Formats: sequence, structure tokens, C-alpha cells
Amino acid sequence: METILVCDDDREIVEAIDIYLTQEGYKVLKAYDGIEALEVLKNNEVHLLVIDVMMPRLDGLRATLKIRQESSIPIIILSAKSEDADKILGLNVGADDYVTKPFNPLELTARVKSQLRRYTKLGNKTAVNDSIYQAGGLVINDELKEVSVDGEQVKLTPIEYNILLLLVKNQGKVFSINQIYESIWNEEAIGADNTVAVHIRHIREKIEVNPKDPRYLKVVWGVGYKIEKQ
Amino acid sequence: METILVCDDDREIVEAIDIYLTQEGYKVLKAYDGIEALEVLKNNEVHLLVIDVMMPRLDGLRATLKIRQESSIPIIILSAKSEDADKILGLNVGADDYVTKPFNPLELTARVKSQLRRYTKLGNKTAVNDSIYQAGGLVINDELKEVSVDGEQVKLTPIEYNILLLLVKNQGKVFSINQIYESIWNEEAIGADNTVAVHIRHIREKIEVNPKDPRYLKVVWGVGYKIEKQ
DNA sequence: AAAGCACCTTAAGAAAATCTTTATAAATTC
DNA sequence: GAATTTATAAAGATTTTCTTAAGGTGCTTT
Repeated sequence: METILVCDDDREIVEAIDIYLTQEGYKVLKAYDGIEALEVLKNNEVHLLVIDVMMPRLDGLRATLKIRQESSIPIIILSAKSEDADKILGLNVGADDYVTKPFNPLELTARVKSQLRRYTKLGNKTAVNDSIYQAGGLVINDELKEVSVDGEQVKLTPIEYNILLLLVKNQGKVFSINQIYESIWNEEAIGADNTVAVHIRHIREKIEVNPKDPRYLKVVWGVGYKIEKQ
Repeated sequence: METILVCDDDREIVEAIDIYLTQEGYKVLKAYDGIEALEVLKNNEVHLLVIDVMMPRLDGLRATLKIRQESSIPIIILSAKSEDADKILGLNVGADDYVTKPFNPLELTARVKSQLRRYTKLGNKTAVNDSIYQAGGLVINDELKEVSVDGEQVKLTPIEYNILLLLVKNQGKVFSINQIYESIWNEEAIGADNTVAVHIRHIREKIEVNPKDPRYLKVVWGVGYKIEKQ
């Protein structure tokens, strides 16, 4: 369950947002000015901050600037100030979203969910791309050593995995049986035809709907095997 | 330099956005309907998508739905439809932001920058932190299924791994041999003493400097085993 | 159409990895 | 000191994975 901090000196707004977000299954913490928000953030694991601009002591923009120096949690700014310049300033200061008052709480909720989806599920460029190789519905996560086809995970033996990874990493490129053997086993391929062919069969049994009519792992007659770009 | 795909059947809007984003130092690719956008995404590394809703062939919402199944890049939806229900639908379908037409290109630019900051610079709540268990120099990464001692990785068999994980997850707590058996094997522990003891020995051989004088995996005589909080 | 070769398939045999049991030694507790 | 618990090494058993053997099917060339 994610925890959301709502910070606004208008207590009615805080209560209203509390009701909607709690209904969505989130845990809601409250603060009524920027200093209090900093304190709550220091003592709790918070996954998203909804913060008003116009507040006593520390206003929302300054608080955002300070929080952004130490934290990467999503920040949604609320403001009665709807001039474009204010929005642009808030977004540039470090906010992920800017919602002008008065707002529909359902829209705010949808924006909260979108930010949390990004923060907790979708991840970012670095985390996502480095070790993921994809060919249509065939996905290999080389960090976790996991393979899935159309969302269903499949179990491969180590040699099966390495052959498939070689081909998915080099989509569109045809590898002869000898090339496959030498890449995976790191030795000269002498009489290895059948060994590789059996592994190919096993891979197809595991990733293809119909191994006799494969949609991923294709043969190029007289040349070798490939996985086509999807 | 990040690459942004702008997709709208209104070519003047595409050109206008191109000017502003290129001025900010981004590389801009263009598409004029959802099908074209999918094609560009397939053949290029794109870091953010700006996409209009109302387009021929494949509209922006359906395109977003499809793209989200295979990609986690930020998506900003543009739309002349400014009803709250439309915004909520777009955000729920998978968009990171929703901007209603007509829009100030400076505001759109600020929102683009905010989304890219999130995607390329700010960290996210990685699952990795949730899957790391540590007891001094003994670290278990349960997502990668990796164990290391003082920075050196050690190879454990599946049963060894599960026993160690149980104990590290519950540091300080003593588990009897029967409790260990029942937790790992999920069956009643009858005559299992020796089986568990052998695995304990093997674990110690792999993680301890001196298995006869273990610093992690301790016995509590007559009670069971534990890994102390370090 | 026939021959030759490449690819496909199945299952058995071999090898490797892992787990459990056996037998006994060492340590702890009463 | 006796009884019990824990520790240990190695053998035996089981499971998993890989390779080989044997033969079938499909494609290409003549």
C-alpha cells in the first residue's frame, strides 16, 4: 500500500483529498504547511506528495525545491494560481504535475495514480532498458534471467537460455549451427549439428504455440537460424 | 540528446511543437496518425511520446493502450476534449500527462521537461530495495537470487538459498530444525534432523570464513539456528 | 522423379547437480 | 559419566540437463 502526503493549509481540502485517496486504497498522511511536510517526510516512507503553493511559513514552491534536493518522489502541485507562468515555474522547480484549483478530485486521483504507476511500476530509462531484449511477445530480462512469451513465463535450461538470448540480441541476423555452437560452447564445432538441433527443438517446444510452424525461431534453409525483428 | 515523437494529424501543431522542442535541444520525430507512430517507435529509440487523441486510422487512446503493453516511455496526450472524464480515461489508459488544446507551447515544453526529468534522471521506487536482505557482510538480493559475503558472490543450491533467506529475513529469530524443515519443504518434519543439519553444514562451508566458528549462522543449543542481527 | 543433403524429431544414454541417508564424531547439558 | 543434540563426511538416491543415436521429413539439385 502506497503512502501519500497531502499538504495544504486549507483543512477542508486536505480532508476531501483524504477521502478520495483512502477510498482508492492509499494511506494518507497530512500536513498543513511546508515545514510540517518536511517533518513528515523525514519520519515516514512517503511515495507521493500533493502540496499546495500558498501556505504560511514555507510555501509549496520552496518546499518542492528543498524536497527535490533530497528525494525523487513524485510531487503534484495544487494552486489557485493558474497563470501559465506559475505552472511553468512549478514544473521547472521540480514538480511532476501541476493541478489548478478548483479541481475535480477524480481528476486529481487519476493523476495521482498515473504518477504512482510511473514511480512504482513503469520505472525509468536506466532501470528498464539495459537488460531487456524483446521480439514481439517474446521478452528476455537478462538481469533476472527470465523469459516470457505473451506475458507467460517459460522455464529454459541454461543452454537453451543462452541460445535464445544470442538470437534475440541479434534479431534479424542468421546464425549457422556452427556459429551457434561456437558462441555458446566456445569450442570448435565438430559434429555438433544434432546437439544444436535438439536444443532448438526444445526451445521451440517452450516458446512457440506450434513448434512445427514457429513464429519466432525461424530456419533459413541451408544457412541457419534466426529470430526475426517483430 | 533525447528523442521525442510528436504525433498529430494536424500538421501545423506538429510543426509548432517541433520548433519549441528543437529549441530546447531535443530531437523531434513526427507521425501523423497512430499507425505511423507505432512504426516510428519500432524503428527508433524514442524517449517520450506526445500524441493527439483525435486522429484517423488508430486514435491516440488506442495507440497509448497498445504502446503501454510493450513500452514504458512517458506519454503526454493532447486533446481538444477537455471533459474531466476524458482526462481521467487518458490517464487511466496509461498516459503520464494530459494537456488540453488549445495549449501554451511553453507549458507543454515544461511538462515535457518534467516527464523527461522523471524518466531519465530521477530514481524510482525500485523493487530492488524491497528485495535486499542484509546481515553485516552477508547480502541477499532476492530479485536476482544472488548471495554475496563481503562483496564476493557465493553459489548456493536452491534449498541452501531458501534456508538462508528464511534466516536472514528473520534476523535474530531462532528457528528449530523442524520449523526450518516445515518452512522450506512444506511438509511435516519427521526424522528430518540430519537432512537439515547437512544443509546447514553446506551453507556454512559457503558463507563462513571458519565453518567451525561461524560468525553468521549460529546454533542455539537445544533450540535451533539463527542469524543474528549485525 | 530420384538422389543427396539439411533439418527435424524422439528417446535413450551419459553427465552433472542436488538432495537424502548412513554412520560416526564432537559438543553440550544434566 | 551418560544421554542427547549437533556436526561431519561420504555414499547412495534422485532430479535435471546435456549429448548421442537413430530414423523421419522437407528442400534443393540434378
